[in-house]
Parts: sequence; C-alpha cells; structure tokens
Amino acid sequence: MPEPRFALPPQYNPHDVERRLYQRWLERGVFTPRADSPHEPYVIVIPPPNVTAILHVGHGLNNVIQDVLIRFERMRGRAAEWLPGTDHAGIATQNVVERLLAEEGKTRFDLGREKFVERTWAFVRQTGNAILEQLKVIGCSCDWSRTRFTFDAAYSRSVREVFVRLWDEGLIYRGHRVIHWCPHCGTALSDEEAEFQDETGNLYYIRYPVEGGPRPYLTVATTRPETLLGDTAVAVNPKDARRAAFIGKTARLPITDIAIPIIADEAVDPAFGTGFVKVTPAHDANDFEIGQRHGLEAPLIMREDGTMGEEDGKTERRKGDAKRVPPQLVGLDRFEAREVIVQLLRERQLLEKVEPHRHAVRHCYRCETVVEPRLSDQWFVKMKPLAEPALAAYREGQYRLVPERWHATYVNWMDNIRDWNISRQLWWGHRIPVFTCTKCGEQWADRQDPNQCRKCGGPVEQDPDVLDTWFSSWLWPFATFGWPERTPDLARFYPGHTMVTAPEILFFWVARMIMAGYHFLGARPFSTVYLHGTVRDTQHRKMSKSLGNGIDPLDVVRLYGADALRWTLIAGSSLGADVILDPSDLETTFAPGRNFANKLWNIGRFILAQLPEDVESIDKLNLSTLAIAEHWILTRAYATIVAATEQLETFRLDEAAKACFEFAWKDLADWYVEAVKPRLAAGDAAAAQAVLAFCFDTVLRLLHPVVPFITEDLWQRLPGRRPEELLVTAAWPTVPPQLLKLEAASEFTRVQEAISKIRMIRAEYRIAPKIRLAASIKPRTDLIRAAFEGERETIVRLAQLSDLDLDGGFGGAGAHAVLADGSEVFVALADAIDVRQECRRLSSELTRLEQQLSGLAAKLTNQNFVARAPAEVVAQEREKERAWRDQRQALADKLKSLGCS
RNA sequence: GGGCGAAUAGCUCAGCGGUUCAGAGCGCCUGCCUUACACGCAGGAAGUCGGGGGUUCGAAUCCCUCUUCGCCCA
Repeated sequence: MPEPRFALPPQYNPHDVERRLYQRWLERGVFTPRADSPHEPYVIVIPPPNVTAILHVGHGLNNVIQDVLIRFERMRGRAAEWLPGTDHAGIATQNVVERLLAEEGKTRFDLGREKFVERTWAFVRQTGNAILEQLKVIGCSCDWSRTRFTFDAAYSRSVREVFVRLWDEGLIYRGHRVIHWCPHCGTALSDEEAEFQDETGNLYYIRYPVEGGPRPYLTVATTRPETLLGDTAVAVNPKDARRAAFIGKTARLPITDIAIPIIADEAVDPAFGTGFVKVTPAHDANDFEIGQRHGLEAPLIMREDGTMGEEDGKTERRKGDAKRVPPQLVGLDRFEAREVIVQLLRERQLLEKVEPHRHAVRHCYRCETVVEPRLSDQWFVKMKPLAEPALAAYREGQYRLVPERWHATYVNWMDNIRDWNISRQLWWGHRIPVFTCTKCGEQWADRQDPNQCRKCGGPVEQDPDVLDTWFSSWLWPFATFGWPERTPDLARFYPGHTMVTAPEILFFWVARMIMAGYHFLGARPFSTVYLHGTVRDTQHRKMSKSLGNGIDPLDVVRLYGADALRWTLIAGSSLGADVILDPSDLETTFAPGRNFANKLWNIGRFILAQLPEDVESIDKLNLSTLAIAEHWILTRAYATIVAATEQLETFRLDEAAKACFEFAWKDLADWYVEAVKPRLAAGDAAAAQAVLAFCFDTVLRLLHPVVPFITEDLWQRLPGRRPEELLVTAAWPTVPPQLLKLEAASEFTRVQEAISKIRMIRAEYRIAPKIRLAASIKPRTDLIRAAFEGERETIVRLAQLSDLDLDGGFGGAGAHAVLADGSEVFVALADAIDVRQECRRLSSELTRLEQQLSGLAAKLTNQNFVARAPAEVVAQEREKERAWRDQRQALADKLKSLGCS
C-alpha cells in the first residue's frame, strides 16, 4: 500500500519508484499483447542495436520516441507490440573479440575459425543483453517475451531461406570488380558501409616518360601516388585535342620503368588535373571500367592488410604481377609507401609539384580506416528487381516517410540503386550457403549443408565468407515473427506500423527492409518511417566516443531520473530536428525534465491531500452548480486532450508534451489549484474535489507516454484505485463534450486578466507582497460583473486584496488599468501613489493602443483589404477595433479624471 | 559537382500568410521561504524574426537571390 498521502516528501525521488514500477509492469506482463486480444495490433520493431553496444543518448532518443508511441497506442486500446532485440554486428563484434584476444597476445588465426566463433558466442552470451537491460532502466515497454537476435537459430534459418530464394531467382551473382576493402577489418564493405569524409590531401603531379611522343614526358595528377605501381595505362579524353598526339604512344612507369600504353577514354575529365589520368584497374573502380574497355591487365599491388606487395598464394596471379612492386617497397604500409614513392620520384626529378587538395575519402564505418578500392570476387545481389516494386508502392502511398522532406533523397537512391555486395571476409556471421563441388564444379545454394555434390556425388566446399550483417537485419520486420514459417505471430503482427530510426540508416537498412517486405511477403513492413534527428553537442558535433562529447543516459537517470531524461529528449526535439544537448552541463541540460517532474509531484502532493476517499465522479456533478473556474479548467482539459492526441498521431511528440505541460503547470497548478484553495478551505468542496481529481487523472494519463514512472506512481495514489489497476494499461482520456460550457469558461479569462493587472500594479508600485490592498472593478456589462462576482474569492486571494468592490467605486488616490473588454480596474494606493507616474504609465498605455488602432484603422479603410480579405478576417478586425476603442475611451477618461495633461 | 535542411531573445528551439503571435524552456534582473513545490511563486528586461529584392490588401511565415552553417549523394 502507498504511504499516507500527506507523508509524501516535498521533492520527487525517482529512485524510489522507477525500479519498483518497472518490475511491477513486467510482473503483470502488460508489455506483451494478450494472445486473445480482440484489438487491432499496433506494431513497432526496434532498430536492433549492436549486440556489443552500450546505450548512448542517441539510442535513448530513438527508443524513447518508440516508447512514447507504443504507450500511447497501448492506452488507446491497440494490441501494442514493440519487439526488441539485437543485431550480431559482424564487423563490430569480431573487432571487439579480436581486441580481447590481442590482450592475451593472440589473433583469431591462433584459435582457428571454429574456436573463434565459439569464443565470440561466449562473449555475446555474457554481455549481449547489456543494452536491452539499459533500455529497461529508461522505461522502454518492449515485449521482452519476443526478444530476438539476428544470429539465433530460427532467425538464421530465415536468412538462409532468403539467400537461397534469391539465388534460385538468379538475383545473386559473383562479381569480379573493384570493391571497398577495409584493410583493418580485412573485409569487403558495401557502398553504404564505406562513408565519405572530406579530407585535405595532396594532389601529386607526376611525370611519366613518353617514348616517341610529342614531348619527352607527360604529367598525371593523383592523390594516391603509391598506386602507380599498378598502373597499366595512361588515359586521355578522345576529344582532348591538345593531348591527342600522345594517344597510341607508350609511357614508362616511373620507378619500375614498365611500359604502358597511352589510351583514349571518354571517362577522362580533361579539366581535372593535367588531363592525363593514370589507370590502375585493380585499385580504382573507374579505372577498372576503363581497363575493361581496353582489355588492360589489372595487377594487384597491395595485400589485403594494406601493405605493398603481392598476396602470397591468395590472389590469382596474372602475368605481369610479380615484378610490379620493387623489393624496397614490399611490406610497407600503403601510406608509408606513399612517402617513399614520393621521395623516389623527387630523386628522379619526376615529381613536378604537390598541391594541397580537398577531396572526399571513403572510410570504414566501423573502424574509420581509409578504405582501399580493391579488385576482388564477391557475392552481389541484383537490386533493381527488388527496388522497383518497393518504389512503385511508395509512389502509390502504401507507406510514407516522416518528415516528408526525405522523399526526394529516398526516391533518388531507389531510382539509382546499385547492386549490393553482401559477402564479408569475416568469421562472425551467417556463413554464405553456397557450395561448390571440387570434382565437377557444380555450384549451388542450399538450405541444408550437403554432404556431397548434388550432381556427381563428389566432395563439396562451402564458401568461406559470411553475409553482410544488413543482409540479416533487412528481414527484421518478419524474420522476428517466425518467417518463413506461417506463424500466428507473423499473421498478426505483419505488416507492422511505425519504424522509428535515424536518417543515417535510411539506405543501409530502412530501404532494404521495405524491399525485402515486398519481395518476400508481398506487403510493406510498416506504413510510416519516422526519421528523427541526431543528438549533438553545443557545437553541433555528433556525440561520439572518440570526441568524448557523449552523454551517458544512465548518468542522467542516476542524477535526475529516467523521466527527466525522457522529458528533456522528447520536449526538446521537434519533428525530425536534431537535438542539441550540453555534455558539460547535465544539470542545466536536464533541468526542464527534472523541474517538471518535481512540479507534477507537488501538484499531486497538494491535490491528493485534498481528496477524500470517496471523491465524486465528474459525470455525477450538477453542472449548474459549478463556478466558472471549473468550467474553464474542464474546457482546458478537453482542449489539451484533443491537441495532445492529434499531435501524437502526427509524430509531433514535443508539441504534445508541451501542451500537457501548459495544462499541468500553467492552467491546473498556477490558476485552477490557486482558485479553488478558498473553496477547499470553506468546506463546500465536493465539486472542486471532483474536478481536481478528474483533471489530475487526465493529465497523468496524457503525460504517461512521455514520463511513465512518475505518472504511474501518482496515478496509483488517486483515491478509489484498486491495487491491480495500472496507468500503463489505463484508457487514453476523453472528456464528454456535454461537460463543456464554453461561454462560462471564457469568462474565467477575464478574471485572470483582472488579477494580472492588479499584480502588475503592485509590482510597479513596489507593494510588499504581504500588504493587502483594496481594489474595485467597474465591469462593462452585468454579465461581466457576474463573472467577477462568481470568482470574487479568487481575485481577492490571488491579487492579495483586503477588499474588492464590483460597482466601480473609485475613491481616493490609486492606480488604474483597463481590461481588454473595456472594464476598469482601480487599486487604492493612498500613500504609494504618484500621480505623475500614474499619468506616465497610463498615457504610454494609451499611446500603444492608439498606435495599434491607427494601424487597424488604416487597414479597415483600405478598400483592397475590405474587398479582398476573407469576410471573417474583416469582421474579426472590426470587432477588434470596437474593443480597442472601448479601451481607449476608458483610458482617456481615466487620464482626464487624474488631471494628467 | 548535385540535392536537402537550417539561420527568430544570451543559449536551445516553437511559430510557417492576418498586430494583443513576435513566443516557450533555460539563463538574466527585481521582489517574495504566500500552510504543494525555492527543482518554487509574482513581476520584469531582452529579438529591425541572417542580408537584399519580389509576390500580396497583408510576410518571421510564400518566391528569387546572396551570405554563413549542417547533412545526404557523387
């Protein structure tokens, strides 16, 4: 049982409640949709974090957004399924385990493939759940009963099924071409995994002697001089008249003195560098194409580890390879070799000049190593047949991107899609199920490991490589539910609904999931892709371990609680925009969340202390007995529900959060609670209690998706709660429209205005807060008078009055103000008043009003405006003018009566 | 080189055709420990809405252009 309500401490302590409540949610199984639920499902599959990952604030943002959506839909009655899990992250995980081995002085080759994979599994079993446990700490309501891992046996079957199907459809092929090679990770990468980074390098101008040419040498410009060892031609553009005379001649490679032809090829940009391009078919994708067209050899001059030389016994050796790398360069790292070669060129007077050069260099997305273009044989997926149906479905509106501005980027990529290199030279990953007969050469993909050749019965060998990790994650929306088996889960949860992720992996992952969904299931994997922003520091740099500018979400939880973290992330990020946080000042950064949680706590502390056990239900109230403050707050509650619901539906989570914030803090705490205090004290409080209970209950429901812990804790303390009731599964709030009395509600804003005006006068004349003043109001109409009369106590209390007269009795010296409707306010200030100051204050008011009025008059006498603006707007402006004239009149009268000149 | 986005108070951001819409949070200033909250209450200062042009009866809000910054693609 909760402790007595009056015993709540004055400050919210998140640590007392978070772990306990999360445990309770888990025990009650509320995150798992009931198997017999008659409700329509709402499905989000998590972007699976790397199994080696630990939570950073980017994960925090991503997952909190998903949690807000899933909690919202759960409360709306949907069978909410948020499927969690992790990704086996081939390169990243293999790197981590190799580092661990290195600490023992070993390499993976010391262990051998089988032992290494075993070791990696052990590591994953030991630490792989870390990030999922961290998600629990920040409140994520995932369906843990369906947690998946991309390397699980069942999931692996899906991956293999997909591979075999694509193979059988002829969509997988062996490509001999220049791919992105990471010398550090020792594997090929896809285009997406080799990321561009702008760098300042050098453009080296190198002279190649020419035999029998128009000049004794030509000059090429290159950023990678070390590759000249692999040059098999120099090319010029065929339309390049100035260099035409070189075509057909023979150049000599500097240093090695190998003869290479000078050829003509369209691909050469005559404007770049010198117009002569060195052609290195094995180490440059464009040069490879040129080489293909001209039948050039493609010698590799670098080993897989990025050192110069031939690969011992590994690379198929073609004629000419052997003598390409001079002995003094063999074994040097490519960047060392660059320096040495530059030196050698200098010595031979073959280096014309070196210019600084800004260019985009591809780096490995896992280890940042500069990627080496390298000719090799890899498995590719033909993507065009997969992309076309997915793109057509997109154009039909079957799924959409939010924010919409990603549209062009997505379409452009899909339109120009390139084939996908899916083989990785790693050990940790799904082994490629391609088998080759060593006897007859038969090659096929198989769902089961074969013992012998299916054709001749000979011995078979399996491809040594593994699949790109993304080749398993692109199946995530359906492999997680058991595909290719036709499981009940698959039937129920596919297609899903919302994919929440960062734009960085739109192509890596999202686009491929969509293609896989259409190709293998004939249906979209989700209807909306919500691409949120990136978390950055105050210098707008992406948070990263290497920069040391990260924020550990768990630090924030420890300091201020999970709700403070969540609130700050959600309220601070508008649709698709980046989130800027200051890692050097967590206190200030997360103050909004912490402060708001504390405010909620104290609103609860006050309201709960006021409520009897048998608080009346809102729908049993006799509406005619309510004061206008009650009508007003109910109207505000209704507006907040409508706004928050609509904004959550359109992914404007920050707007939804802020609407609730306004209602809780400004409307409920600052105004309504303060207004009802006298009534509560007077004893005649049943209506006020009912309204307080209703409003508080409502705002807790509305805020629960964003700040689940504190709202659940407070909600359970509300009177009449049964022990088994949980906010997490409570219904999303509604207000019956019959409760609303709009006219009465708007009357309350007059009361607020009167109070504000009196407070401003108090501040202006520096009246000590304790001093009570007499005031009077002269309402413009009897109706308005009734409104003030109805909230007389509220005005007296909130404006610190000793007496309030509503008949406009203005006696003696005092300060004046005019309300928007022309009603007048007078505050008696016999001693403090300074007539000159009062005149100054009121006449500046009058001036402001007159400026506004003349602007408005100009508008209303403008025939163009009256004729062309919508009638509504014109009417509105006329009404405004009428009210302002009333105000002006009142102010002018006031000034006159004070004798101001 | 192509595309997208951003430039609004000291900071982080809302607003995206109609003068009580120039706003919020944080920070700042002035009072207050008013029996829920000083992680608070009341009041306040603060921006020619990046520069220039245009469209419109009307522009922070639409269009063009320039400048600066960021991202994506090549």
